Amino acid sequence: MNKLEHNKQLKKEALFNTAFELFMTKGINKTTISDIVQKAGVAKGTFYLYFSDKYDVRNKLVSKKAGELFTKGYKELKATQITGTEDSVIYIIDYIINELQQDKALVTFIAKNLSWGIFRAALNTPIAAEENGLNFYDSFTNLIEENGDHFDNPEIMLFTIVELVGGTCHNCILYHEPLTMDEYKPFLYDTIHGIFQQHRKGMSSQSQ
Amino acid sequence: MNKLEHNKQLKKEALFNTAFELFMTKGINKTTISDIVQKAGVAKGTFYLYFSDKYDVRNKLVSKKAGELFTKGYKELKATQITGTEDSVIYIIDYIINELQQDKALVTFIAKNLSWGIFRAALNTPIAAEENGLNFYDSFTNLIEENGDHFDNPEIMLFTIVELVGGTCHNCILYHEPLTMDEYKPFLYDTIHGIFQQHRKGMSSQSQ
Amino acid sequence: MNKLEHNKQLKKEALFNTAFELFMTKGINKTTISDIVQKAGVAKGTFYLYFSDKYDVRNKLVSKKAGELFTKGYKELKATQITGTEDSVIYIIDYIINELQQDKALVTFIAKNLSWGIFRAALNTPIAAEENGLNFYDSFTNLIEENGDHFDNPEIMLFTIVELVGGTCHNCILYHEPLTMDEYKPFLYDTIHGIFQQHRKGMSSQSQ
Amino acid sequence: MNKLEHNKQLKKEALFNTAFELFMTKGINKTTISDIVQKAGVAKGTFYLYFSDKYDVRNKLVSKKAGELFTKGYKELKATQITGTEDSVIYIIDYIINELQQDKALVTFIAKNLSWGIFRAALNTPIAAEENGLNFYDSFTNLIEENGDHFDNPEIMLFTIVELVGGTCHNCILYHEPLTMDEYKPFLYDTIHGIFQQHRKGMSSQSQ
DNA sequence: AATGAATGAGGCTTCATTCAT
DNA sequence: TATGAATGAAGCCTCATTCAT
Repeated sequence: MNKLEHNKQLKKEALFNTAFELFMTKGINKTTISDIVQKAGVAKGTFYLYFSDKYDVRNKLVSKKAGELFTKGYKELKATQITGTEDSVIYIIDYIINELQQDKALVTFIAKNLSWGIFRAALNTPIAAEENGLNFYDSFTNLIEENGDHFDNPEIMLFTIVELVGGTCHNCILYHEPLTMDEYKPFLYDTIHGIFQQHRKGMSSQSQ
Repeated sequence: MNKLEHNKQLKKEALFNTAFELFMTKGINKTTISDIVQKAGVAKGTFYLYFSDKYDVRNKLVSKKAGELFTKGYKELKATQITGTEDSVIYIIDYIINELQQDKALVTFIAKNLSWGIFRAALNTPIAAEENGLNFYDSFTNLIEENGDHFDNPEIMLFTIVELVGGTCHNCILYHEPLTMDEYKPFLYDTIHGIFQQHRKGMSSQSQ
Repeated sequence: MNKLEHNKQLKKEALFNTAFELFMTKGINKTTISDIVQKAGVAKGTFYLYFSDKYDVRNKLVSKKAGELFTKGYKELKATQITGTEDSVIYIIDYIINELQQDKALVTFIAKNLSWGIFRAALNTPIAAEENGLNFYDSFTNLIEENGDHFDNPEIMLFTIVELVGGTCHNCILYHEPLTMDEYKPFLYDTIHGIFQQHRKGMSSQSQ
Repeated sequence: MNKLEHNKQLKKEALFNTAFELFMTKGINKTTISDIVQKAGVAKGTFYLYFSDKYDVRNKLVSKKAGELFTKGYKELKATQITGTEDSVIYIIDYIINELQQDKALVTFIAKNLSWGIFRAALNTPIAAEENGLNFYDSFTNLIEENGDHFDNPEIMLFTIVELVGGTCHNCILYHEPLTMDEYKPFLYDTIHGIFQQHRKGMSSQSQ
């Protein structure tokens, strides 16, 4: 029973991981369900016991992978002495960018499939078991409070930053256009500082 | 002769326009070449006389449509009294956003397929015949000069703005997440002003 | 289980036989995979479960059909009193020629697609289940030994005979050119006797 | 006019030669009419002014190429001191085999498409302009007479030799199966001598 | 729960042939 | 004569999905 339950989980995991691997190497469009089950070593029908189709797998993967990046970045941050909301956020961003630079396929995968909706789901994913179900968004809020900061619209600020980072990184990492990621970083972080400034000043007064 | 050449052009146009229409309504993945030729009223083989496959059509369309948006925005700007680099740029962005709000399919189409590479091609497309081959990037440079402005890295500034606008609009227009486009606009334009400031101050000193 | 496996075999057989029938009547070039599956009463995809393309079927068929001819000829021989290597070989050849005269399509099919490589594969095919896996080439060797014959290069002799018979029969049976099969037979068999003589004398001495 | 006529001939020649080149390199099945006209530098419609389809070109080519081989072999023979029917025939065969060994594509092309019918047409082609329209078959007959030889059925003898050589060479040159061409030559020529013997003795008595 | 043989709709692409110029 | 754009039938092959075991 336990073993059975365990076996079930194993198959699902195998499908999940194999799908990710193939999505990374061949792209989603060119990855077939046959490819996935064959590489995972399960029967075709089994796929349909766990997923409805390959886009189902994709969505779950995007969310998971984006969440993992944040989790890792957050853990790294905690291992440093860094304080201050801006520095912390930039530290995490920098960490994620460095990770992505080493995995171009992941950039495409996330960039092409990450909507703010899925993204927010990722932000709400518990960061790690040992953190008592703390998620990234909560920790972001904590960070602000700990540092005595105040932003009128922290979510909008985050949204702005995330979209800016996402779009620019995609181009710089994949195409080195208009400049390489390393060349662009100083400009990017400067722009992010500017966005923090903007939201500290309080946009709410003029937003209506 | 002339007639023959003209007829050829007509067929190509028909395919081009029909493909766009179908990409908008059904999406690229679900649009087949059969769909395109049938709706365009030409034979299947004719498609292959002008395009290598549907992705070929897509790339040409993305570039063309993005270029058209800028051209239209630029023309509208010229019909106003607006001066000043920032105001002009924001006017064009606002114009484009308004256009896109009325054509959600176009948002998806452009957002999913626009890399900075294709984008720059669009920027280099002549704005309009009557403007003597002036393209958007030139006119942007002119604008800066006319207003006695100076930016150390105008292209990087533009890149930053374009990616920011692209990513945020995509979410706001399509998903109203985390807020609607109209709600987000003030924040967006404020951020853009910030980016102008940043580049006016001169980032080049710290960019190495 | 058994039933499943059996069903699988049935489908494959159906495809195999149908393909042969169509190759015979329409020729390979004009036989389409659609034709085959339709006539065999299976789905198109099923074809690809068992064969990679129609040339795959062809190769397997040529080998099989050539093997069958030899097997039948050999069995007929065993039912006679004939002894002697030459007489036995000529008996089998005569039997095969008579068969082929009644199936011109088979002549074309085999003649156009039979290389010595495929042919040798056919010769190595077990003649019949009840013969304990004896194949034609073995039985040819046995025949020689039983009759106390000796040939320095039996394989080369066989090769020469087979190519001679193949080429001449093809023309005589299909085109009656330069004479009919029946007219040519005496010449052919005389030539074959000559080839036996040649190899009995021992060519190996002069072959270098 | 003359020029026009000449131009016409040029186009036809271009198509003819280009087709041959492509048949050799890509095979007939994979050579399209588009390929031919494109490489020949003429319009598609022009092809149909001179040939009915690609098989029309093929037949004309096979006959021409086979004829050329004989013509060249015959000319070479004339440049030697060789006399005697057998030696002469074997000289020509040896010459042709050597030529074919250097052009494997030509082996396939001729072997797959040469029926005795087309072949005889080739044999009847005038050997060379300067020989007063003498063709190979005539010269073969002359050869026999000059040497005071007598064969009851010279055509059948030639047929037997041609088919034997054709089939065996095909395998030996292309697949080196069951041995290489050079290894097989002594056996082949010995067999040919045997065939001459057979027909010298007079088969006619037993052929009815 | 797991299998994997079978399905067949539907996509892509090629290419011989025509015909108006 | 020569052209080459246009045709559209026809072939190949894939692959998501089902279902009997």
